[in-house]
Amino acid sequence: MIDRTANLLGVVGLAVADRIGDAAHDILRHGGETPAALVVIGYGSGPSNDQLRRILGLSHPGAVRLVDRLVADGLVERRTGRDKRAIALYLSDRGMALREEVLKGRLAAIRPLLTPLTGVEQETLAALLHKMLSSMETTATERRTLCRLCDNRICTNCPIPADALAET
Amino acid sequence: MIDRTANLLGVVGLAVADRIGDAAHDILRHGGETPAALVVIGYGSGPSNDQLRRILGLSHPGAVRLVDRLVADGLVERRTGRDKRAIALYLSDRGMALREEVLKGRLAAIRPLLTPLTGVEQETLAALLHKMLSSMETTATERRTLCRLCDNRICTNCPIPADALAET
DNA sequence: GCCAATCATGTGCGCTGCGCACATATTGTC
DNA sequence: GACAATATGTGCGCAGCGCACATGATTGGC
Repeated sequence: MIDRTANLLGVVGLAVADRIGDAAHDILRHGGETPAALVVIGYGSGPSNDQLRRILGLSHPGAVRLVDRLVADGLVERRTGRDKRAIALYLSDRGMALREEVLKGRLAAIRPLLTPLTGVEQETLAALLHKMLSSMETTATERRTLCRLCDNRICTNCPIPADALAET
Repeated sequence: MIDRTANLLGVVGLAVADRIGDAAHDILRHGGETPAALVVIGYGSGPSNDQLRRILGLSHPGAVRLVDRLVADGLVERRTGRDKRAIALYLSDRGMALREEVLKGRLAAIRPLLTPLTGVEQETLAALLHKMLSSMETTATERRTLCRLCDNRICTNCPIPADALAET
């Protein structure tokens, strides 16, 4: 019986991920972890390459090339970090604007799936999802990974509050 | 308020898709739409390249190369379809076995997310997901796309019953 | 019956996104 | 001051996929 629920969740999860990915790609003209990188960097804490890499679940060179693409597009700047070896990543104005579009596009992509539900049903669903997320045993980095596309202005009462920057 | 629910659904959807993708990749050593192709072909109706392509949302050459990989791995056979121009795709015994592993791995990847919920909560969640899916306006092909990783032995009372083979 | 339009598959070529192995520069440790 | 640890960047290659094109099979119009 749990497996019937799991199967349904698999379908909806796949549908959600497909729609988010399509929407982000239409906006950024890049796929993979690129939209997530834009969101993560956009929090403004000036993450290093290595911190970004861990949150996105990429190899180190993969993150370097990803940032290369964002810099080439004029969306991200590499500034010097506190160490002279480390860098600090920040969004340009255009990067900020595109990040907004990505976040809006993500919500717009998911919203149609929820409109068939009544307000009460939406509340019930939110409570169940909240419980599922808050029950997960996660490290700080894993939380950042889960929330790598979140709009933190929308996510009030976040079930898995992550530190401003995952330390691991 | 709907957007808070949408954001939570986005997180869970992303988590579900990540876990499914990782599990399938560990088993097949291939990513992208390859696991879905194995599941779709495994229904045994002998789909053509073109039918497969539409269900997976790939370009025609993309589907050809995908099948090339599966044939090279000994998982899929290309047989002659009813037309001499069309082909009919079938799984080999190894392909069937790996398909089973993919389906089991998918459910195993999702299940941990549900275990924090009580039985009643799982039923409630299933009912909400069911309503969301059954309310979607979809063509036959879109239904096949949504269910491209489903285990149809588990999915009793399917909210979006698709024909044996999408016709479009 | 024949030819054009259509259908279905396959190929050449290149791109995006990514990982492995390696190189380089900076920092902390003793 | 020597040396491990840290952090970034590079050469190289691979997986997955799309565009443009080519080829063979089928159907419809006349």
